[in-house]
Amino acid sequence: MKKTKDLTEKQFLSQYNIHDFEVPLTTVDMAIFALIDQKLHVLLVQRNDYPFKGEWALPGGFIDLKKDKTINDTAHRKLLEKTGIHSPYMEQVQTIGQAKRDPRAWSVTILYFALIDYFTITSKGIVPSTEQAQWLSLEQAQNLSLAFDHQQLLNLATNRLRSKTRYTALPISLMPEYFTLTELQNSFEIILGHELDKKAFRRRVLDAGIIKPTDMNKRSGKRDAQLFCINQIPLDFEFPRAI
Amino acid sequence: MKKTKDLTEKQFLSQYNIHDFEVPLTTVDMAIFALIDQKLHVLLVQRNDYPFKGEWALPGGFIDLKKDKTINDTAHRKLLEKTGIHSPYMEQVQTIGQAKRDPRAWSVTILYFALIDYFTITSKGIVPSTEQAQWLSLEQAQNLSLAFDHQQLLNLATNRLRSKTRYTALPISLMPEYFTLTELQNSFEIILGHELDKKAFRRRVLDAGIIKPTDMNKRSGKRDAQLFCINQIPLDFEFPRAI
DNA sequence: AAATATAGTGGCATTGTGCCAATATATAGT
DNA sequence: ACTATATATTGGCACAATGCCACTATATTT
Repeated sequence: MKKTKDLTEKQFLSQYNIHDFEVPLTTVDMAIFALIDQKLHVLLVQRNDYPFKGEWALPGGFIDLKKDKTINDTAHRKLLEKTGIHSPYMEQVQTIGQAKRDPRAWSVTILYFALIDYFTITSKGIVPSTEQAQWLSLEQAQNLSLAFDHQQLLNLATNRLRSKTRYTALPISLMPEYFTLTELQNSFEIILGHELDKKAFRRRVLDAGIIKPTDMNKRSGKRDAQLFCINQIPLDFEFPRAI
Repeated sequence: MKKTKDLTEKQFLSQYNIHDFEVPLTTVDMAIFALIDQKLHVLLVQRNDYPFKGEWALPGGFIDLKKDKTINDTAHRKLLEKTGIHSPYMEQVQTIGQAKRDPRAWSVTILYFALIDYFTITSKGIVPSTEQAQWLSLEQAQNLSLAFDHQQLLNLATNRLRSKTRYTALPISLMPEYFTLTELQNSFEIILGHELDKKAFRRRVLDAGIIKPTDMNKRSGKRDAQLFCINQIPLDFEFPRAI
């Protein structure tokens, strides 16, 4: 390659070959969360190929330079492949790049997490994939030995979810279309790992206007409970104080 | 490349060539902030090479697969090259990956921001670099046309800084070793873009225990002011409420 | 009709911040 | 030395959001 100072930009670009330099592998990995049986679950796959063939891992893979215009596209594509869901709540967590995290090469992965309502995908039926995908409770997943550094990635995603649950309305994305306040509070409690005061919780979410009441009730054995649904709120909504 | 199912992991790895797949370019870019003359400044460089030769850009560049063990190493290396500082406050902001952000190829950049005290580097003297580096006020920088999508990156970094200044003690990293409470409040005000109440600010930072008093005073023309210094605080410290 | 379980509310305490004014201490001018 | 002035520092109450806990309401079960 000639010295760039002797070239025009056009000449430079025509001669540029990215293989002239060593570049890292770049992937996208996802922690997809859902609530199943009153527990936080995460979707894992069993790897079809080396490295870590047969081991459990977060779903993910390479950016498809043809199909994907952005890395968000990559993340959405992966999510669609595994769950059949187009537009869940999704957020970039962090990017990990290390020389030795992948035995093949210097490797960078962009970690996302997504929150979905489990029943919207069971009603659609999970789209089958080449890899065996399975929902595992967070507890189970954390006691497994995951591929690559995915144990660490899962922890990063879980911590982000727990942390933001303290001052945002994130868990709403794990709820079905209609839900009761007790059910919503339950979701917060499951994620946070401790109980919340009923009165304070209701005041908080109702005063914030993040959900709106419907005229429907849910009969659940004992006294009926009013059903609520999500209100249109800004994506960056935050409560004035953390729980 | 053979089907992996016929190979052992060792055979697979020995045959694996990352050039068999198209991979994106991967870079690290940095927004390095400092306070100069009561204004927030950012360090920009003039690019030596195509693309965008001669234009202003955030400092950054490719991961050096030989030197860098992690992308944080890459970020630290870039910062050291430009400022001579080893361990400032530094934080990953976001990763942007788009097909067209770089005319050469599909490109991913991991954006960091760093906060430094301007006088610690002027006292050391900025290490000269191959590229022309210069401190510009944020206002100046935002009125320039920056290379690539660096205008957007700068905005992302600035927004993160402003946002976290509302509920963390980030601006402390912009202060010299010893400082007065008024000086610290000033830094917060400059970043936030509006004035704060003196009493409330002092109560907030003192009750939080993020700084500690010294027995030294600063004489500044009128009444002396007590000097404070940074206290050891957890990296993830947050105030219970935002300003 | 009473027991029970779950839904939903009343009301005060506590905490952290907003607001504004008062007090304290250095310098500068006379 | 005395006063004006600017900046540092503190006092004190209002306000907003949450913690706490007991109380009321309504459905099912017995």
